[in-house]
Amino acid sequence: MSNAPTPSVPTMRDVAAAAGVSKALVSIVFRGAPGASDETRARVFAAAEQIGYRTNRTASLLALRRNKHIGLTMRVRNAFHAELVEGLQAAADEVDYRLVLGTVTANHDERHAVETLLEFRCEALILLGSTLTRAGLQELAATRPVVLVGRRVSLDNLDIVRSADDRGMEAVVDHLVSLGHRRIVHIAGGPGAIAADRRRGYIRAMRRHGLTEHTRILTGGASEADGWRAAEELERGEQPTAITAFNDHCALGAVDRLTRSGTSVPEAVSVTGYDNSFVAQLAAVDLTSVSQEPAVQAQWAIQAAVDRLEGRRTQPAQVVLEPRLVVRGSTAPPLGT
Amino acid sequence: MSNAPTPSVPTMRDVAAAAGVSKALVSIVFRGAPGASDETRARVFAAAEQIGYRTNRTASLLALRRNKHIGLTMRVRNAFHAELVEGLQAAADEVDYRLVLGTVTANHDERHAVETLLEFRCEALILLGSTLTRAGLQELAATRPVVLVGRRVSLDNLDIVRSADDRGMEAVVDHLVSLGHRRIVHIAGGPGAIAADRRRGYIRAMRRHGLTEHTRILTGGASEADGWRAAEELERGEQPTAITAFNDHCALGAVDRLTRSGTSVPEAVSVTGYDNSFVAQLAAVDLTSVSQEPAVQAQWAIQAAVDRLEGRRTQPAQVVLEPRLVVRGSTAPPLGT
DNA sequence: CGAGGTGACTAGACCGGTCTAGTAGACCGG
DNA sequence: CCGGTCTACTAGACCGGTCTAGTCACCTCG
Repeated sequence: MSNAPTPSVPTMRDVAAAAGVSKALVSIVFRGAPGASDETRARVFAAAEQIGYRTNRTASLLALRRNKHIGLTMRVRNAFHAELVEGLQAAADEVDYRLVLGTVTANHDERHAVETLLEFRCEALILLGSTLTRAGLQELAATRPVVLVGRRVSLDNLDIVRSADDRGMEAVVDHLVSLGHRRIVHIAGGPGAIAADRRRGYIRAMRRHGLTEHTRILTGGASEADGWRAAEELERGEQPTAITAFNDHCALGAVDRLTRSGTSVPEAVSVTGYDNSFVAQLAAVDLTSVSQEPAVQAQWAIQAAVDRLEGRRTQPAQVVLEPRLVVRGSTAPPLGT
Repeated sequence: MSNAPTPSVPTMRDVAAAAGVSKALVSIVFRGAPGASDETRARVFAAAEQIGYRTNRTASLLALRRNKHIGLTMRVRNAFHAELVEGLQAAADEVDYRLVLGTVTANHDERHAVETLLEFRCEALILLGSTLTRAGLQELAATRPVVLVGRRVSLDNLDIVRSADDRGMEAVVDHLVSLGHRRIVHIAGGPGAIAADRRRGYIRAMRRHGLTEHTRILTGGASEADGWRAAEELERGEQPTAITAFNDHCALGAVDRLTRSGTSVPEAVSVTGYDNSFVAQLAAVDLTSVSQEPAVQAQWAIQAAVDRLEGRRTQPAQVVLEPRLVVRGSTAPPLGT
């Protein structure tokens, strides 16, 4: 069986010899290309199995003149991005692509990260929550497939995957109203299309429920500190019975402030977040939130990039997912019901 | 200048032609290998610059019979791991290696993740907070370089990078004592070498300060829920003036519980975490903690793996870093001082 | 002056796949 | 019976680097 001194890993040549066919045929079989009989395929696979052959990706990529690298920019500190990456990684593995991470940090901005990814000759780019300018994106997308995750922008040469933020926030308001709330305020996320969408969803839902007069929007942001400040501001003026925050972090800051100043959640006031991040799920936090279905978004993003790369599509694609409300302990009926 | 219809990316052959030398010489120059005069090197680089040449990594790796992949297992939900990954990524780029991520999740355990990385033919493995058995590690390390980050284990065929957890916890106690605290309790992290080290550091420091009689250790864990439970237990019996928790998450859970039951931090009780994670740094949290210097650990881990791969070392290496205390607002002098 | 050494450089095999151009044989219709 | 088509298969060039085994000019020294 092993009379050859073969110390290294087996190659196609070895499989060919073992199966009594040519190297080219083994290649055909392993690529699933047409041009081999079923009988032969089985024999080749058996021989490969026998000697423990696995195709050498490097050699394959060289011959194909490709590298199957997908560049990915993300913020490490962003728990939602971390969750997306998990899904992206799995989806990329599935279709035999490699992810090259480009992390955006304080001293390494998005432009720089993208630059690095291009140095690596990434064939496509997936940008999580990009803040690049329209012009910058346009230019990038002219070179290679670009998929934007979680950002809305009207450009016709790139693909977009996001979830319907307006409808997500509407679902939150619907939930609160169904619990009996009427004085519901919104802590907004600042400028940016996503924050605008969530704000709009809030306004629309309030109107739909005939609560326009109770509509109240506070300046907030994406961080705990922003939520904290907004909650502080809330202490002046009429108290709401429920607060919808731009995201989980913001909600957490608000909860923190409220709790410390003696307002209990959810007894005195209900609070909701957005993103359904890890932190919202923690027992000690238990925050009602909205899931953006990161795994599904990841799946779509990879799909979009690969479809472009393999020429299965040339038209821009835009996928808008339906967000999912996740009810937890931070929301309850208002006092006196 | 461009009379050739060259539509594709330039190769070594093109550079060779442009510089009037052989392909082999260009290779020598780009690898920084000996065998070319300074004058020629300059000419080759100039020619390459001129035509925009970049070496094709795939071809290079094929010829070298390598892939320069380093496999990495991590927990996505772990903020400290996220921070480590950032550093690892940067360090790997620096030495021209690629990181292949294997995420450990609920339905994809560490064994499985490692399996996947091996499928990818990773040349070395870096395991963050591995929970594999000694036997499992031993077996893995017999095949290829393995670097353990943040786990202590006595095996002589792998490299270890960690920080001195005992001394980190000692620094915490020293800090609290210097503020005037004497009744200092510790919420432990459960079994495992790291938790044991931190516990030991606490005990040792307490003894050193002559506070052995105040030594008190509560059962805790690594999560918010664990900290919450421990704080709850604390409400029975004598109240301490300071609490040292196993890590930031655990500390957070404790703070949450304390605050909700009317005990203010840091006025009534000081609380410390460990890891100096993102969450500890948040304005709304502002937790005194201990940094494990993730960037430095990352640097060492990559170094260790690459040194092994490039044959610069065959003996096992163990790096123990000095942790760094980060004082924030969750610690203050005890009441009545 | 010739043997031997050294530094600069080159031709061409090689890494392990993919793929084009081609062969051999089976089948088929006229 | 013969040209044409189809299927199964193969030889060998090729991808873009690395590297071995050279060649050649020049220097050194007995």
